[in-house]
Amino acid sequence: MEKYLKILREHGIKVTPQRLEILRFLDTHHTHPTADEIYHELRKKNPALSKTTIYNTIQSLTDHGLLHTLNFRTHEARFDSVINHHHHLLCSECGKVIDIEVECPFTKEKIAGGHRIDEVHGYFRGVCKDCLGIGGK
Amino acid sequence: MEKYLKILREHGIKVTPQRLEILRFLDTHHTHPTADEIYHELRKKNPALSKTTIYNTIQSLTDHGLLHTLNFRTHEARFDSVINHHHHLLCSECGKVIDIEVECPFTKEKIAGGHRIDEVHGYFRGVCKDCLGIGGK
DNA sequence: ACTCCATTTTGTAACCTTTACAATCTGATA
DNA sequence: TATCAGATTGTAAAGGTTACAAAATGGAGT
Repeated sequence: MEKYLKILREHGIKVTPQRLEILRFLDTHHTHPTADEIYHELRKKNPALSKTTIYNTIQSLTDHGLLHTLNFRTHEARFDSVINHHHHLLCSECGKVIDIEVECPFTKEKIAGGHRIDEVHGYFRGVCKDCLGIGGK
Repeated sequence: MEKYLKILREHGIKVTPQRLEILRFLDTHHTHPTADEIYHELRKKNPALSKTTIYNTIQSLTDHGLLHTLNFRTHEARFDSVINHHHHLLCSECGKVIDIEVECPFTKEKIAGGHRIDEVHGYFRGVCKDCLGIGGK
């Protein structure tokens, strides 16, 4: 509680119970949830929660650099509160999104082909370690 | 004309005027268009064209490995018929999507962190060369 | 603690891209 | 040329996100 309250205050975001819960959920569940998943999970404890609040808070956290959006599929945004740089793997077997800590040369380059690079997003598709271990080879 | 007819036949895709036009458009416009952009452009010459045909053809070309989908923003798929590997830059000034030919280490690795990598997608956000030249520094 | 006000939350409806579906049409083969 | 599986079309539905207005609430100042 204290931790998330501090984060919001440090970024000049007005503190509300909804924002605290959303921030806590994102920080304790690194599953790259969709807005809908966050909504349904938090609604268990707060049935009055509105989906608009989810989106508003996501926007607010994003504006303050506390949240990244992952667009794997066209209709489905996923959110990631781990803001240090890493790539992501979408497992085609289990559908999970998995963090991959990598040495990517582009995170250090600021220019590529004459263009200025501000953000680097690496998305992989494949099969995760767990799914490889169970059925595959 | 001959070129696109040949491509379709080689991939066992039934040849129709709509598919030929869509394939030609994608091959001659490397602007990473949305489905809507393809639709409105081709409708100028064929007012009877249906948007469903655009999506059906996109699906068909994708299934045969002739087309890649780019998901920069939620709700906005862009399509790329250049299937050799390259990364993309979304310019935050002009909004254009620009191809970046890069030496990416992950295109050669098949395993990362124990996970199997099948596809690599590199998305950058930044400011393109042209926009840097005009206003920026 | 109380008041006030800007901000936030809520609920509903609108928005937009994509998909589903059924009827019509058409390309390729015989 | 006849046939039929597959393609195209138009409409409607689906699904995630956004817009909006009314009600509520957090935080500063008293």
